[in-house]
Amino acid sequence: MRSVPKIRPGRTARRATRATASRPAGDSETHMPTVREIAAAAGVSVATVSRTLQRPEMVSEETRTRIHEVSRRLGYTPNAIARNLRTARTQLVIALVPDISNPFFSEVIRGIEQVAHENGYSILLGDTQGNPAREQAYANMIAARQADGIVTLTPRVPRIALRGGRRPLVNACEYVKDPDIASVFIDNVAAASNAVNYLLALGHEEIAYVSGPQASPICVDRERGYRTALERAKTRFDPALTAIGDFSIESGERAVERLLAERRRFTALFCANDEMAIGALRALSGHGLRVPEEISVVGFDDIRFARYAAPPLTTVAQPKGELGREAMSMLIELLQNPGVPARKRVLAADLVVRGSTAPRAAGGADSRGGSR
Amino acid sequence: MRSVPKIRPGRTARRATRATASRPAGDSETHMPTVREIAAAAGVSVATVSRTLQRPEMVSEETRTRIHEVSRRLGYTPNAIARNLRTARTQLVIALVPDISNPFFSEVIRGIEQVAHENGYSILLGDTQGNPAREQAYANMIAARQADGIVTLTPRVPRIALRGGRRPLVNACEYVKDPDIASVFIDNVAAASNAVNYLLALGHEEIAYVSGPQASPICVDRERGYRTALERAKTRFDPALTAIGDFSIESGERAVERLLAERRRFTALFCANDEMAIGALRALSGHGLRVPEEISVVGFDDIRFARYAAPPLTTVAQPKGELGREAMSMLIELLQNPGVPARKRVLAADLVVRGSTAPRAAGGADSRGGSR
DNA sequence: TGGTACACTGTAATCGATTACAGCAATAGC
DNA sequence: GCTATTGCTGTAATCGATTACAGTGTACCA
Repeated sequence: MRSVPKIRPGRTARRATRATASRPAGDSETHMPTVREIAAAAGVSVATVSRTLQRPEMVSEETRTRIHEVSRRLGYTPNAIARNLRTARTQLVIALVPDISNPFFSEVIRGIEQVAHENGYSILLGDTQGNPAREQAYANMIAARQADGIVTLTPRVPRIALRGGRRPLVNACEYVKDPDIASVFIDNVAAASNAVNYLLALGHEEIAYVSGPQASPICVDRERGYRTALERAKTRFDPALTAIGDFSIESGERAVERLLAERRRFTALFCANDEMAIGALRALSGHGLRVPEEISVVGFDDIRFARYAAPPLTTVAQPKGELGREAMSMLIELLQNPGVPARKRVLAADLVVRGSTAPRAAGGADSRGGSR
Repeated sequence: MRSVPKIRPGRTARRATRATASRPAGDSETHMPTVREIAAAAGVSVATVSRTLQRPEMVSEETRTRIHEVSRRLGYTPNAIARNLRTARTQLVIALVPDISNPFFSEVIRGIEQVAHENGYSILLGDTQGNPAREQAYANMIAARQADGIVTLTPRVPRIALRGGRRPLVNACEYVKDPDIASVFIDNVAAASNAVNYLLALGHEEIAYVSGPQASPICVDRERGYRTALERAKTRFDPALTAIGDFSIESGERAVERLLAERRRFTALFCANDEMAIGALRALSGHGLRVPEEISVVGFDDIRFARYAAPPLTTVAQPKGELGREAMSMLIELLQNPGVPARKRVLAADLVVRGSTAPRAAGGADSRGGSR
């Protein structure tokens, strides 16, 4: 409680301890000092050095400043690996993504990174390129204690080999049924249904759908939303109006090419993500079909480029940053308190109306009505 | 050399060693087995267990299979932290980027990840959000031995505190003058100059320039390339035709708005990256200026969305994946052989001509000639 | 004056692997 | 038959921190 520390004469004398203390001087260039050497140089024990860094309040101010000074002079940085070994935590978290160059994922990652950073964690990037073996390899790093936890943005959730209730895993974006797995996601059925309702409200009746890979649960959900909306509006669902892509721009382009080649009639197009929608825009304009005058297009995700498409894309805005932040928060909660049950958290996704949608034209244009 | 192992009777008997061997059974659910327990269960020493995993050829086939079997049964995964501490390597490499959601960076990262993975390294993502303090914080992880090396995609190269010649750092994309720092980059002067020459060859004379942040060396180089090309063509360089952005889509849009508001005359526009070019396209079309009929636009980088812009963007294609791969290869070389001198490697960047550029219109349209 | 609490500090065990060194049999070489 | 080599294995030191436990000296209280 006193603010003036007592003077303790015997302490300041530098006394060298034990054998490990000194090193040959010529070595100094390549050498990283350890806690032992700092302790020796400051005339204290390793415990005291460690404590000045971990719990300064336990060390007298005098000793503390001396140790700080010595550390600075010798350029001491505690070895994180040694600390990790002792404390059994790495402050590392794996972010598992199918493809980092997809802007949707990279924005979710940014959210993850943000919360991670605020809490002293770093992100280990696991770009799996859709390869299940690589997903598993990254997951195994948890068992090897190379990382503390994992956030997956992939549809498959890898087995993570950790005994006991511990399962430091959060799934983001993709809904995972297993109640033991924490996840954050949007209601894809409702969001898709919402988007299609909007098209129906604009008077569209033939609404085509460009789906993502069928293996992905979110695609199943979005398709269900699409069908639900049609059914509720008593509009016929025509399987021939669905084309399957793989979420890439090119696949969206090809999907529309296919629909047009088959001479399907539609005045609106709902795409399971923005990149395919952007590909679709290109294919449509390539065939002389004007958007939105002849065909309305709706995407999904609201990536940064969506508003700069021509025309600006109407799309379902996923809260990308929030998905990442929330997922990371949940993971931190799991890490700090392994007992807590896995939570499921649903975030809102709103339709953002831009220039790629318009009321159905009076004449009822369709894909056969192209100007060329 | 014999393929049939001798039978050594005394060996197969399981003999428990020391005290650490067994654990209470009730603990088994939460417990991760260690090398000690595997050794005890297999009736061998820890050295032998470690060797079966690290250098199988040193261990007899009989012992080996036994240990493998025990490991599998008990679900043994070696603790990577302990290994890292002992071997003083983490097999982790930091990738320092200003912004992961920028598609240019994420594609370079993908290249890095690829080579890293092939060589048994993982990537620690350092998204700095342009914050020098965070750059430094990530760099300090090298000193703390949390990572083995670092690839920077940022203009500033952080000090990394490691004694001795060791400097496990490679800079990618941004040219760094310091000859002690390895880097991979394109010749930005030549590439920019090339792009502007192309515009000149199309007959353009008033060529505006949207620059990135002046602090970035690559921007300085691209601007120099722009000026060099103009000078060589005996075309006047007009400082009023340069607008400064920050590489974001929005800043490109604003830059063009500014040029138009100032009623600058230009028939072509060179942008320091694709995102700003995409913003520029939007601003131009917003003012009723047609691209490429009235104004030609050239970007830089060739990100994935460039070819899907409206019109498809003519741009300087950087070899993004190759930049990343080469940078990572150089880093691995540095890590394996700390003695090698830092190399500078220049990759080629080619102009990709798409729909956003055309010969100067006969009438000599300029920004005042807009249709509204 | 003796006892208790408090504020610091030191000793040594520990985390879980890797690996230098040594030991021991069986074989090879002479 | 004696030494050298080879093949396999074990003992124990080591990497560099953290931290439980055990002092030690001073202050405070009765």
